[in-house]
Amino acid sequence: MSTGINAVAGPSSTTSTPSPKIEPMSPPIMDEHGQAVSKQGLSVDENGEVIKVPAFLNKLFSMVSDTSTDELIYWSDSGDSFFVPNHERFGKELLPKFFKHSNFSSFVRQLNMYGFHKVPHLQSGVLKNENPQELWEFVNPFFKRGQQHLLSRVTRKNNRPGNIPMPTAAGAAARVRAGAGPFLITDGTVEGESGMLVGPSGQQMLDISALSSNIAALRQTQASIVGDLKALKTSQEHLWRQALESQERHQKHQETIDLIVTFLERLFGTEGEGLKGLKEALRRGGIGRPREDSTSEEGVSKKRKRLGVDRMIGDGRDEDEDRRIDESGRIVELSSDQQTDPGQFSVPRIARSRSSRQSSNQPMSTSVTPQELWSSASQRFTTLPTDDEPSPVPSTSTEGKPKPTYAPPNFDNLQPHELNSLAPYGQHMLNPNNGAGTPAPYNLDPALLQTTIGSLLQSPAAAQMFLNTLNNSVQGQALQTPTKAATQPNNYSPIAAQGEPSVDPTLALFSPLPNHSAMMNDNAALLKTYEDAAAMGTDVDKLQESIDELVRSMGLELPNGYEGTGASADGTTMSVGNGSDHASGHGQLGGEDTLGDAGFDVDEFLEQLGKTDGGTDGSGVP
Amino acid sequence: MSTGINAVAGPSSTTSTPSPKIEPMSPPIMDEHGQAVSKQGLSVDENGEVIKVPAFLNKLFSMVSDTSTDELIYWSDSGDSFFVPNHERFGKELLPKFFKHSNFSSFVRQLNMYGFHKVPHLQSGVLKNENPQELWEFVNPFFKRGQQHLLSRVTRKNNRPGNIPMPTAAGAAARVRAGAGPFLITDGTVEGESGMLVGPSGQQMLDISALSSNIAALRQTQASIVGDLKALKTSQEHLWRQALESQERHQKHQETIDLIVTFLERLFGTEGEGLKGLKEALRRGGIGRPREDSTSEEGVSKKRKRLGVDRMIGDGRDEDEDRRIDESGRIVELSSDQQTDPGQFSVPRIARSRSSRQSSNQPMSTSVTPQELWSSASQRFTTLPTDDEPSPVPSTSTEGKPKPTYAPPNFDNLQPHELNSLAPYGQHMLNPNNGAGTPAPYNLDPALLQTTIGSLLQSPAAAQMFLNTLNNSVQGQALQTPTKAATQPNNYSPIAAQGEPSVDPTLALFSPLPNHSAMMNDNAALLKTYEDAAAMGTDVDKLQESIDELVRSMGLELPNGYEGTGASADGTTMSVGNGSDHASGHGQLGGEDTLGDAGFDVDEFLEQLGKTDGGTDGSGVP
DNA sequence: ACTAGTATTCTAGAACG
DNA sequence: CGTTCTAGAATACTAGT
Repeated sequence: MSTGINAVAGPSSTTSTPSPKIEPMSPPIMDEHGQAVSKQGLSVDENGEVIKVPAFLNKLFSMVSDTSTDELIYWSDSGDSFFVPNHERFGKELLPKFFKHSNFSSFVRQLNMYGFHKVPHLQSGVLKNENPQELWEFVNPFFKRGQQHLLSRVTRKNNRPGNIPMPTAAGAAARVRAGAGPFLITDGTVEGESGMLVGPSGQQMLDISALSSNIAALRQTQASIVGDLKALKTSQEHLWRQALESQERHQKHQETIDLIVTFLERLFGTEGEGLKGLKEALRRGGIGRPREDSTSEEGVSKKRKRLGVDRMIGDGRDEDEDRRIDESGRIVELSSDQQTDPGQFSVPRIARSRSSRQSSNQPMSTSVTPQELWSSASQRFTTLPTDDEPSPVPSTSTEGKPKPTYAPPNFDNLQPHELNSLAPYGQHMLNPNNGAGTPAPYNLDPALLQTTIGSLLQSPAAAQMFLNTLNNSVQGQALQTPTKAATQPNNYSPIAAQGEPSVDPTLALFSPLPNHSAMMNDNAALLKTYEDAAAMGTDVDKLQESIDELVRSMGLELPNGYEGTGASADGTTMSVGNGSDHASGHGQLGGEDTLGDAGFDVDEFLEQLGKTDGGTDGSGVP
Repeated sequence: MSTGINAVAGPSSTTSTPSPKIEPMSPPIMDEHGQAVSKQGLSVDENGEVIKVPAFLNKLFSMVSDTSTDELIYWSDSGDSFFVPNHERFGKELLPKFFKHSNFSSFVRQLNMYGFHKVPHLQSGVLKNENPQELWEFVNPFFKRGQQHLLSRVTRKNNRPGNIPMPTAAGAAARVRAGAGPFLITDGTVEGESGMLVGPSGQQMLDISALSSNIAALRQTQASIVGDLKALKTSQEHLWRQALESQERHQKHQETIDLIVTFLERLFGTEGEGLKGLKEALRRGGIGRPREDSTSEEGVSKKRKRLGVDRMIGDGRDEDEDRRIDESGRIVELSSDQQTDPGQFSVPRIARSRSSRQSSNQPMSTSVTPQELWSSASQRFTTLPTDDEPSPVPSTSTEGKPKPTYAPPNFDNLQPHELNSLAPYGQHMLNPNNGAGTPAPYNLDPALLQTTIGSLLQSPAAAQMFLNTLNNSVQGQALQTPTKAATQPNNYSPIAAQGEPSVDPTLALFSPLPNHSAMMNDNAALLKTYEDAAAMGTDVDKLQESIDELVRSMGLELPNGYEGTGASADGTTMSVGNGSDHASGHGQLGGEDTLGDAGFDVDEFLEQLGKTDGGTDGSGVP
């Protein structure tokens, strides 16, 4: 043994080719776990036994890990697999440095021999770009970045000379895999060296093998789902937060506008008729902008005749009643738009934390708050709000500061665009022809108006004059400040209704926005999904147990490493033995995102979900 | 048969790729022996019988015979074999013109399938030139230059019909050898030629039962998950939409408010203390905060003195004051939170397009773009945006109207929040000096004013005009209208300005609100999850199959009511008759959608997703 | 040298579309 | 029948003793 061990990393010794770029990575490669990895080509297993790791594996590991060759072969982000972006170049440039050949296919054969599987890549389905973008990815449950010690677990499929050329077991497993999802990893262990699943009949073997690999597949899928859900959860939270903010902001705006209007009213006298128009326009959402807000209008927008606004203004002038109607009408329209929307979002809005009650954390009491929901959802998810895990309830304020959860709107957010968004608007205004350009039915000289206004704006005195005139001209009756005076109109949202001190109803009208129920639904859905996933964990466990029992009862020995399927990437073993069902215990999913997607161990998984990140394997879901 | 015969020579019909160089050789190919070679794809054997020649052979023959491609593939001197001097180029340049792929290995597989053999090349034995000069040569006794008629003699090695179709009981039994391998369990109980572990013990039965019930549980859970995900998806969409709407609305408000403020400023002159107060008050109330970046502001904001207007407002509306201030501080925090936030999940795998070589397509290399993500995620879900399946990027419009989706560039990382601090909003607008700010008092003729106002109040249109003009004046200098503004001729009213698809990509840039990338990620995540679920369906099916096989091979009777052949995942129900414990009782499908709680049909599911591709498994499908 | 595990090459099996 | 991924099989190589 002293002599012969191939240099682990580096061009094969036989190849005289000097390796310009690639240097043996003796230094670089380290066992992260501090496990005994004596030296290249050797590894020490749990029992302290020295195990020879086939040269191929070491070479492969070296190649993949060597960052200088990342152009040709590199680890996946998760570290669970590796990529070969260009097999041709890889074959021609890198292979010969490590092997005696330069055939990619030979390389692949070896990979398969060692239980690696290709991960199918679906070529981005859409455009078939000129460049088919080949990308080979291979995965093996025991081949992970930084886990060199796992290499000893990667076994080569031997052609058991003495063994029956059973095209079964392995084949079966493989076959099964084919059908499974993209990431299924055949258990490298099952068909491992010594203790095969040698059954009394090949058939049994096949079956068991298939079963276990199926289970592995299930686990994998499950893990994947959990990861996805997590991601979903996270983004859901974001959405949530945004919605809340948005709503808040919206409300503020609403209030502001109302405020302004009120102010103006007071300023000009309550009954300024002309003001009505302005007010309306303002309320509409921008003097310059069509109130029609985007959503429903678009189709019509083009042909939108100024009627809408004009008329409104005009109407307002005519009758008071209308005005009211007007306003509410407007609102209605708006909301109706919303309703038109695929349903939901009626208004269950968040009660704005207007009330002082903030005392308790519950921002919005009566109704199920997102937080509540969430927390319930995460129940067993032990410690939820962890450092990296965003608190389920996107409290607006991350800080511990006990603030009213609904942090106020930050208007900062809106800034960036103005330029863009105003663009069309601005143009308008700049366009001299705007007003005049249109066939003006009324006789108002645009130029005149311009001048007038110009003056107006230039001189305080003029302004005063203007105001006075305006005042005189207009004789309206008192106008109530629309704002809070209004009565509670609707409450589609029972939730909101019951809850908080009444929020300005008008506001409610205006903000058909984020509706709680929908969000809650989301969260509920999420929760449920999580539970499901957890339950599935249980299922799998049970299944595993069943199978184990079956195997035992059949008098078969548990194949070596049978249980393995990734069972112990980090040493933990699956305790399949006991007949007990830890069923109830599971079900926590939790908050970590460190789930690796390769060899997936249910127990481990559950643990992780539980909270403690047992995962040493750096394969976190990225 | 009439339909299907592929053109003999020339690119495969399926390949739409025009073949620049290679022209069908219909004319060139002639049977030298004058034998009847009716036409492409057909050949007549000695007995005058018409024989179909597999497309592969014809294509191969064409390729080899075409002298224009001799660079890539050509006949040997003797005409008994052919060479491929450079399989890389051959694969990349020629294969795709004839086949649906460009993998040399697939080509080789076909060759082997048709009985071609590679002729080993001894590489001139001596110098191992830098360039190993690969040279692949294949031979087939019936594949000779000019002897197209011989093609019919080249037979494809078929899967022996009568042979091992299934590794099932029968096959397995047959395969079982008496003197099995090393690990044969000889210790009684088991093994008969029937090869079954017939457990009279009943234990087996139990196990099987447990297995099946477990599987049932799995299925149930799975179905449940799918349902949940669907629900999630739906609500996610809603959220999305709302967020967008909200955003727009918000923006409009913002503009409105700014406009008002500006107006007032001008109206009262910039100096007006009262105005300042108002402004501040307004701002605080939720009007855009001073664009100055929030940060610097907040401290100051506190010490604002409330003056004139402020007070006035206060009168009008009592309550809120304190609160506002309070909150304003918070806002800031909020935004920072966002940034701090663990960001949306990083996306799962997907190869990062690391290599540089990817010369062409890779849009944005290093980082995973949403698009990429999406596309990869959607792998097999070829046609994504379908009727019920919202396009990954939900358009703002609720309607089906095709608007410009946000296909836009990578806003990914562009956290809207971050931008917030920049770009002072409404800076110009608020800037008193902006407009015609110079102190150039006009002379305002009272009469004129009177008239003007009169008109104003008389006509809605006039009012509108007034507003426009006002805006115009206020606005001061021109704001560049970006893109469409220029083209938009009409604009009778500023309102209409928006005209276009309400959603302007530009919005995306600043949208403080819904974070697009996050959403995209959401969707990607969702999609992936769906896939997982689907995969799991497959897994379960396979598992079921395995178990079925096991059961059969064991010669056990199917446990009570155990019928499930996983094979028919679709229609069949998994009626696990036994009173199995559905473990955690979780599994109720939340009365969701159309998913039956029984077996989950992957295909169906996928269809529902809007996808036609029924592929149950993702294995390589271009 | 003999043996056993490994490497490389060529061909075949299976699954799936 | 075609394409893909994986396995079988033959042969060659290498190390250990």
